[in-house]
Amino acid sequence: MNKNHSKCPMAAPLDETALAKTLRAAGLRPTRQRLAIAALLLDGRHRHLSAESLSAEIRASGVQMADGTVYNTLNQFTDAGLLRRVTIHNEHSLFDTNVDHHHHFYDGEADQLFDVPADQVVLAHLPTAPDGHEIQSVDVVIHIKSG
Amino acid sequence: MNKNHSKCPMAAPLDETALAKTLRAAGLRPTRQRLAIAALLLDGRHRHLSAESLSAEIRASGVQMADGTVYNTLNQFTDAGLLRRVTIHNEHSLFDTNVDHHHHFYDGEADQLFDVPADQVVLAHLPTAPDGHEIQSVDVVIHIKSG
DNA sequence: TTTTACTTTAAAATCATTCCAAACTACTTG
DNA sequence: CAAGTAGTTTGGAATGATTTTAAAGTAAAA
Repeated sequence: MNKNHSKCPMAAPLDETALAKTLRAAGLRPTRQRLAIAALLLDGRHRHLSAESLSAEIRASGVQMADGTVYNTLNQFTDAGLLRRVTIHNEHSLFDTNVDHHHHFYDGEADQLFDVPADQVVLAHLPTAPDGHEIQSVDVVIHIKSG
Repeated sequence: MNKNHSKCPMAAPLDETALAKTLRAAGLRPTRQRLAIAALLLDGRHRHLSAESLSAEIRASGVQMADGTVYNTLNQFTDAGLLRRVTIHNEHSLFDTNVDHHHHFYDGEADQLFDVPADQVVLAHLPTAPDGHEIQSVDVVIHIKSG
């Protein structure tokens, strides 16, 4: 598909039909609003963002959109597996555009989240799930501080 | 002042001076409210609770306390290391009376949290912290589902 | 005791998020 | 292409956990 080999923060050459296809595959109609958000988030770059920051970014790009739509869309994208929800705060949600298996550093002082490639965390042993249950996923958050 | 004829069935024979000492050691005045909460939470048992459930428990025990005090106290106890905050939801906070190093199972279907002894999770390898930072703690949440 | 600093209280304020009914729009069918 | 209909967006109101406020209360110091 459309691979971005560069790490430069540049507008990715996303063509709308590709995004529309992605949305359709996720069972979502490619509406103007969803396409706008998809164009910002689904360009292959890895980012962490809040509903609020996305909202600001959308507004900054000259598009107007109801806050409720931003929240709905983020939730729909997450349910569809296009985004991943990361729970660090209880104040607000963070979304990760990297849906591959990986973990996180969290710097509480700066309130910043960084990805940790999955292969840099080796879980040598996990407990068996309680009776009648199975393990669904394992989240590792490494809290860091300056020092 | 000193009435030790407890009406409620308690598991541990907590004497008030011991609790007061604990609070003082944490830099907190042993007020009536803090002692009441300490008596409920700092008895050595391991529990997970929300501000709301604690509030209900306090009320059920016949003590009246402002919600704000419950929140303040939970935060103060957490800052003092008497409790540990566990972030699973972004909706509300959970507090863990077990402050020893350990991890968690989280059953999203039942919205239940279980402790996992630290030695049942072996982290064979961790990444080095980003430049100028050091690792503070590592939280592992194992999401489980029935199946 | 008197003073001072810290606490509690109840209510109001916050703030992220969800809900709602009405207006709108993408897709389908005729 | 024309309606129909099902899914979407909107803006504002509603929610709900948590924080803040100013006033009243209480513990420790002097």
